[in-house]
Amino acid sequence: MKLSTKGQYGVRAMFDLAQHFGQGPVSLKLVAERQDISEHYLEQIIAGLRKAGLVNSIRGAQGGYILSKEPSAITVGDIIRVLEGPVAPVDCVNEELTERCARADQCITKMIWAKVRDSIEQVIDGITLADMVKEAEKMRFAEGNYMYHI
Amino acid sequence: MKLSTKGQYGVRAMFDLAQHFGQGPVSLKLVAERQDISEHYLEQIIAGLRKAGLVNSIRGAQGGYILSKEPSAITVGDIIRVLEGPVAPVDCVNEELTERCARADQCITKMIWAKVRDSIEQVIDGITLADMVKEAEKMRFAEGNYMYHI
DNA sequence: AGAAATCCTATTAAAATAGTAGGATTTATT
DNA sequence: AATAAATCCTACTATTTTAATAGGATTTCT
Repeated sequence: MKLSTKGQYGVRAMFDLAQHFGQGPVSLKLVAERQDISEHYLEQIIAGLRKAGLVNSIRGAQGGYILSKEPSAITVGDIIRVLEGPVAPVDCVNEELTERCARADQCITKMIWAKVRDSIEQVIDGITLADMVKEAEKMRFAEGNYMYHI
Repeated sequence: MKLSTKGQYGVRAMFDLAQHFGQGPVSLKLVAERQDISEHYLEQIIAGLRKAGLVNSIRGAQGGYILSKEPSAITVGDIIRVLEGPVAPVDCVNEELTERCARADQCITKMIWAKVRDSIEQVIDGITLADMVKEAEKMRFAEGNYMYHI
């Protein structure tokens, strides 16, 4: 029940792009530095996100990546599905596969995996990049870095 | 975000033992046949469950395995934690590790993984083997029609 | 022209997965 | 006592996945 680094890094990279949304393209070099991820590896990860239409790229010097939609329109679930495939703890509750399970008693366990899947989806589809940015702001505020003492 | 076959098979095997709870030891051969799992592989899986104290074994002819507790006292979460390790989509929310993440902005993503973890735990810790047996009974009564996928 | 960037394909080392293989030991039954 | 049925145990292995690395080709700003 682990998320691979691909999914983790992907969410962090997209979060980084969200934090700089509206400031023009962000180079992978910067993202990789800030998020402490191998730039070359991140390239592969973002390639998937680009092909899925979640980010746009601008080539050449001063180029980089920009979210294709507003941060409020991209959920963590969107990112994870691109990088990790459909959310499904086991294949028999994978909605993209249509194979049928032959075994009746298996349906009992299947019900469980469906519930697990649904609960995961409810969490990751309910959190947008905008939520994350907002949360990060809140944390910075709570830390006192941006606060005047009374 | 996949459960390995170990976890899947383990839950199915324990469900099988629960269905025959009170009827003496059940041999792995039977479980493996009924659940369509390699007997040899199942051996390894149940060894873990035995060492964790979830099942008791009786050696020799007519031996087999018995749940160490009532089906109502064993949850799906108990089984999965033994076979798959602690529920944690990423290590930074693994409660058995005590390493700290150095990066502040990572805490935002960490919060997400913690929510995912909690929602998974809520599901799997809330379902006992007794619940599964009961559900299976219900389905058998609602019989006649093929069991369809949820 | 040169630098900064994305884009692309291939390779690889390590780990995890999903079993197999082959026997040693224990115990009920005959 | 012999046999068969079962658990127990260690090791091996093939395949796949993971997490990168390598090495360029291409595009575009300055």
